[in-house]
Amino acid sequence: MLKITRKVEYALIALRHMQLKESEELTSTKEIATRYGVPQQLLAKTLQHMARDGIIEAVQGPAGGYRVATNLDKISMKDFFEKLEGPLGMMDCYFDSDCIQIGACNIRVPIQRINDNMRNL
Amino acid sequence: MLKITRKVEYALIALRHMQLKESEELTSTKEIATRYGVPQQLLAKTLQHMARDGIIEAVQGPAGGYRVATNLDKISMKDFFEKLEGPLGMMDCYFDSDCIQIGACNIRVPIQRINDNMRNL
DNA sequence: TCTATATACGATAATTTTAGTCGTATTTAA
DNA sequence: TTAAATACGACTAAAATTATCGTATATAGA
Repeated sequence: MLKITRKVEYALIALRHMQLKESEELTSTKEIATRYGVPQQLLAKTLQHMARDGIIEAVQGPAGGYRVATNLDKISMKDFFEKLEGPLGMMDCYFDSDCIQIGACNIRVPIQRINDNMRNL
Repeated sequence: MLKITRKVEYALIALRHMQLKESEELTSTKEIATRYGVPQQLLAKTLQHMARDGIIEAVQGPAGGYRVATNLDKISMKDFFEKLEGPLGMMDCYFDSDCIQIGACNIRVPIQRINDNMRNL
């Protein structure tokens, strides 16, 4: 349920690698893939996805690559995960509310799904 | 990555159903399964698991069933998920720390895995 | 004591999701 | 013009989740 997927892992590896460089410097997919032993094609997709979502910036052509977006500090972990994996669903509870005790659980999304289930009988 | 599994959904459905009753009253697997259109055998396993973990109490034999544990209010959401799904892994970050910004991410587990990756080159 | 009904649980099959690959197009510096 | 990089849809493989099957155990009630 709450596992870290490869997509996220590779994204974090790439981000960390790029953050160790000068902010304007570019990093290619190949560089990261060979450096960390990660499948290049899959990493490429993830980086492309991140570029589309503004987490990193892409520069095409030879000597091109990626660099971290200048506004990275403004992106929350929640947004980061949602950009990579889609809506968090019930985990919104942890980001949006203070619900901690299962005994007093007032989670909205699951309750909604449960209600849907009951309606669909 | 952060989805709610059926196991958890069924657990929440069952818990909610039982909480609507008197605290001593028993509920059978069949009752919940037919009421909410949920696969009985799978629900049974989930309830058995919850009983083993002290989330609910089991009474065997005919006219048996389950009831919510009296100490349910003391079980945190984190424990609830971990009991059902095993260790949360990186999501511990959200429970244990105040890390919110990806730009300043200091997540322990992924970093550890990244470091493992680098070591294994 | 016998029977019916309930929980307990390991093994296995079906389904869905995730991970990874392939082929091709586009961009652009040299 | 070429080579090296990103961009991206379609497909295959692997893993995890979901569901089912078969059987054992417990126990209330006839």
